[in-house]
Amino acid sequence: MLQHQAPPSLDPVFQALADPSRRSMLERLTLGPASVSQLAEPLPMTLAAVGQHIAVLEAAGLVKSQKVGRVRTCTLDTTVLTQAEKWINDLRVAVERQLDRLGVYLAETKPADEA
Amino acid sequence: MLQHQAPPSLDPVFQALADPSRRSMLERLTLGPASVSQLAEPLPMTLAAVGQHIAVLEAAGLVKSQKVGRVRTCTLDTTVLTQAEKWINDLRVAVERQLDRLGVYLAETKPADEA
DNA sequence: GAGATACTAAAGGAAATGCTTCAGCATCAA
DNA sequence: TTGATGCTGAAGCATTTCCTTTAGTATCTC
Repeated sequence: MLQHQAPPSLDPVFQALADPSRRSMLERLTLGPASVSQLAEPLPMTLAAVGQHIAVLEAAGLVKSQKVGRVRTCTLDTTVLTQAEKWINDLRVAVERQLDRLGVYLAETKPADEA
Repeated sequence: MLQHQAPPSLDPVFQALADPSRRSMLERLTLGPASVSQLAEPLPMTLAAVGQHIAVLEAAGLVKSQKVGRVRTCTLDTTVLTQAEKWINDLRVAVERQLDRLGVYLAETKPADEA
């Protein structure tokens, strides 16, 4: 059966992005794939905690990983990242349109007013 | 790159965006300013709960509000929204650059289609 | 095989989150 | 003034989050 994607929730994505440790892990992954230990190295917490953060990131769809031997290698997946970006962008654009309409309305209602 | 201002944390912004009720409130606010009651109207929760959500949105800087008489009117503020969007975009662009470099590396290392 | 390495699972605890109810306080309308 | 409206503060409660420690398992190195 074809895997048809149901619209993935933005909840776990924004939730995952809300943590500074997880964001720094994502930033690290922009340099290239990394193991759990490598992701843990700069962080002031145990390896177990980092493993749990990775689970959160994977559940959100932000990170993929595969284990080869005893090393789990993580990579970024930008799919849901793009969806989150689009949600924010849509919202921002909608606000700006609303403000434009307000501006037009004010200009038409109260024309040629000197400040 | 100028950094004209103390960096406001993205933590509370993404945290605020992680809740579907709060995201729906933000979407409502793209239509124009709204009172607490108006924001609460479509939501299956008490007015008090909505008030708490608004406090979260305001603490994150996503919403501004002012009280006139007994009515608090909320509006969207896109400043931090833009910053969150930029963080995501920067990350995504960095990943794509990384993947490009990887592609170049593979092309140079293992030239073309011969084994 | 012995020991080091790289995780991973489980349990637990402090704090945060997302609600509720109840009570109260201004404000507006009649 | 009486009463309805719009919100707000406080307390409480169930759940989730973020971390710890402990105790593993699987893998690599020697």
